[in-house]
Amino acid sequence: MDTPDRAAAQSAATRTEDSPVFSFLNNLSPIEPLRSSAYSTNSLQGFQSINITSISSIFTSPHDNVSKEPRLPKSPLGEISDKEVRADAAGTNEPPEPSNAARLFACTSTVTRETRTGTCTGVAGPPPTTGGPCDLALPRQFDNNGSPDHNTTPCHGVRSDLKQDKARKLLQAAQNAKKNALEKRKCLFSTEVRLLDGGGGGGGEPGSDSDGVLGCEWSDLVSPTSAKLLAFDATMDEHHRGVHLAAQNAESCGYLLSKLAGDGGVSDGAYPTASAQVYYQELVMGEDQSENAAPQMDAQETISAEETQDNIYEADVCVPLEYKVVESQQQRGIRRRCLVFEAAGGFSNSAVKRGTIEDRSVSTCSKGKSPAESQPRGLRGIGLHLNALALTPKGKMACQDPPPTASALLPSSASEKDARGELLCAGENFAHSGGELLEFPLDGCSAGGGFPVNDHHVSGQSVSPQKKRRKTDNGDDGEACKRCSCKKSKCLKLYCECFAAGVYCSEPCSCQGCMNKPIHEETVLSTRKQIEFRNPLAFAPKVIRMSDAGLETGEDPNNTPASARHKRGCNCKKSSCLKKYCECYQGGVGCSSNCRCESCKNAFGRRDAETELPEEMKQEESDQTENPQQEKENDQQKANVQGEDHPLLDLVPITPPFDFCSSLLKLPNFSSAKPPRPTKARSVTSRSSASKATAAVQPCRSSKLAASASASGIDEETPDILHEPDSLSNCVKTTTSPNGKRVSPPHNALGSSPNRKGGRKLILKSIPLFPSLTGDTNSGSAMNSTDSAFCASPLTLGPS
DNA sequence: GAGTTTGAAACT
DNA sequence: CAGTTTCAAACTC
Repeated sequence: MDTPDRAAAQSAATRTEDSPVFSFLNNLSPIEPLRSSAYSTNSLQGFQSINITSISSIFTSPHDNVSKEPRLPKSPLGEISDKEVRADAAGTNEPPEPSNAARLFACTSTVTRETRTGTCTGVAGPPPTTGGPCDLALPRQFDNNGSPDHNTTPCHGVRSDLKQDKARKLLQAAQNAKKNALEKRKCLFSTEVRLLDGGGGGGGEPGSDSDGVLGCEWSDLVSPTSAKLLAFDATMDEHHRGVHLAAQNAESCGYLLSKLAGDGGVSDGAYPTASAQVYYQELVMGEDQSENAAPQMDAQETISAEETQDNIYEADVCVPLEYKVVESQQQRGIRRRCLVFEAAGGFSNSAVKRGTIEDRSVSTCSKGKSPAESQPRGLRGIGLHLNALALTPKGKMACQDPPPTASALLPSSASEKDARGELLCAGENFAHSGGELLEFPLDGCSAGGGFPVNDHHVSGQSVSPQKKRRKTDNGDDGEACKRCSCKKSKCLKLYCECFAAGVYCSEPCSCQGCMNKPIHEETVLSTRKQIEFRNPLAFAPKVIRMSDAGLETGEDPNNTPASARHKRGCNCKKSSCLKKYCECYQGGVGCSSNCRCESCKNAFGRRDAETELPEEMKQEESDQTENPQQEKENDQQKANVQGEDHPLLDLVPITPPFDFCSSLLKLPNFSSAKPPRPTKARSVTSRSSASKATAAVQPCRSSKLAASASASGIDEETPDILHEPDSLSNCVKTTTSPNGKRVSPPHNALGSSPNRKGGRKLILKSIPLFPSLTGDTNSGSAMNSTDSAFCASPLTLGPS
C-alpha cells in the first residue's frame, strides 16, 4: 500500500470501501459523485433534448460569436492542473501559484470584458491575450460571454467552499492516507484549494483581483443604460456559458472519469465516463471538440477525480444558465440561479461575490417553482422590448415575434421577475444574442404561449425559427408581425417601433439603413442612452395596464379592469382619439387628464371622465407631482426592500425603461384591442367597479390603494418607475412604503414619469376591460404559469 | 401599392 | 418652453 500505483490505489480505494482512500474520497466529495453523474446525465439529456443547432442559432449574435471564438475549453483548467501538479511534484502543498486560480478568474473577467467592451484590463497576469490559455479557458469554463461575475463568482465561490471542506478532509486524509495516489490527489486538491481559498477568501490577490475586475465590469455593465445590454449579454452568455460549461465540464468530467477509470485502472463502473464524454463532445459539437479534447486530456491527467467533481459541480452552478432545457427542476433551479446571479451580480457585486452561488441557488431552488413559474415573463422580457413592444399599441411589437432578429435590447424586465422571485433568465430570452431570439410570443404568446414558453425553456434559446414563425403565425396577425419600415431614422429613433420597443429589427422589418441590429449594438445602446437621457420615459410603455400588476401581485388580473393609462397622454386633434393615431386609443386605454387632445371621443375613456376623479385622488396626484423624486425614491426603496428578497430588483432601477417594459407586458394588446366597447368603461364588470368610470376607479384606489391603485392606473406608471416588479408588489407595498407618502405607488410612478403631467394621471379613465385585456391578462398569467411564458411574456401584447 | 393624413418625435 | 420640422405609422383610395 505504501507505494502502490496510483491506479491501483485509486481502484482499490474506489472499490474497497474499507480502504482509507475510499473513505477519503467519500469524505471529499460525498455528494459530488452523485451530482456529477446526475448532473451529467441530466444535463446531457437536457442538452440532447435541446437542439444544439438551435443553440448555435441562438448565438448567432456577435456576442455569441465572440464568446465562442475564444473558448478553448480547458486550457485554463489544464494549466492550472498542470501547475498544481507541478506543485505537487515539488512536494509542496502550497499553491505555488495561487495566482493560477486567480488568473483564471481574472482572465475570465478580462476576457468577458474584452468580448463585450473590447477593453480589457488585465487584472492578473494572464492575459488578455486572446491566444492565452486564459482566454480559452475562460470562455469555456465560465462562460463565453457570460457575465463574468456569474461565471466566476459563482463557480468560484462554490468551489472554494467545497474545496475548503475537501481540503480539510484532505488534510486528514493526508495524515491518514499513505498511498501516493491519495497523496497525489491530496496535493492537487490542496493546491487547488489553497489557490481557490486564497482567491476567495483571504484576500488573496486572486480573489480580490477577480472581484475587482468583476466589480468593475459589472459596474460598467450595470450602468443604467448598459444594464439593458447586459441583460442581453448576460443571457447570451449564460446560454453559451451554460452550454459550454456543461459541455466542457461534462466533457472534462467524463473524460477524466473515463481516464480515471480506464487509465487509472479505477473501477470501471465507477463513473459514467465514456458515455459522458460522448455526450459532452456532442454537445460541444465540432467547435470545440478538437480543441477541448487535447486540453482535457492533459487536464484529466492532472486533475483528480475530485476535481472533476468540482468541475462538474461548477458546471452545475454555471450551467444552469444555459438552457432551461434541463429537465430536472434542480437544474432549472440552477439555471435560475445563474440568472439570478447574473442579475444579482450585475447589480450588486458584493452580493454576488459573496453570496455563494450556492446560497442563491438554493434560495432560488427553494423557491422551487417550476421553472415555468420562475420565469414568467420576465425573462423574456427581457423585457424591455417586450414591454415596449407590448406597449406599442400596435401590438406589432408584441407580436413581434420578432422573430428572428428582434432581440430585446433590454433586460430589465428580468429584473422585475427576479425581484419577484421569478426569474427570468434573461439570458434565455435573449438568446437573442443572435438577435434572433427575441421572438416574442406575444400573441401566441398570449395564447399560450405555449410555444414560447416551452420553446424557450426547452430549447432555451433555441427557439427555433419555426417557433418564431409560429408565433408570428399565431400571432396574431400580421399586424403583430409587422415591423418597422423606417427609412431615414435608421431605426435609431423612437420613430422606429422596433427601437422604441427595445428590440432589434428583424426580418419582418422593411427598414432602410437600419442600425438597429445586434451588429451595431453599441450604437443602438448609445443612442438609446441619449434618448433616455433626454426623456427617461422614452422607452417606457406608453400605456400601462393594471392587469399586469394584478398578475404580478397575485391578484387576479381578471379582476382588475384593464384599466391602463397612457402615461404621457395624447395630443390628438383631428382623430378625436378614435383612431390609432391616438396613442391612447392604440393602447386601448382611455384618455386621461394628461392628454391634451381635442374633442376626445376615446372609446376607452374620454379625457373628460377624469374630472370625475375624486378629490383625494387629485390631491394625491398633486402631491406626487410635487415630489416626483420622492416618489421615485419611494419606489426605489420599495424596490430595494423587495430587492432584498429578490436580487433582481436591484436591477430594475438600473434600467427603468425596461422595467416599464415589463409593465408593458401586461399591456393588453391594443392592437387587438379594439375600441372596446365604447361604454365599456363605464360598464365595467364586477371588477369593474374599478374599471367603471373613473370615479369608480379612484375610489378603489383610495380604498385599496395598493391593490386597486396598482390595478387602475398605477400599473402603468409603476412600470415606468421601474419597479415594475416592484410596481406590482409595490403597488401593494407602496402603500406601505416607508415614505409613506405615496400610498399609491402607481401614482408615484406616474408622477415620477416626467412626462406625466401631474402626478397621476388620473386614473385613467375607466377603461373597462377589454376583451383583449382579459385575454392579455390571461395570457400573461398563462405565460407565467407556463413557464414557457417566461420567455414570451413580454410579448403578450399580441394576444389578440 | 401609392398617396394622404396624422400626430409623435426631433429639432430649433 | 413653444414653434417648426421631420418622420413613420395609419389610413384612404
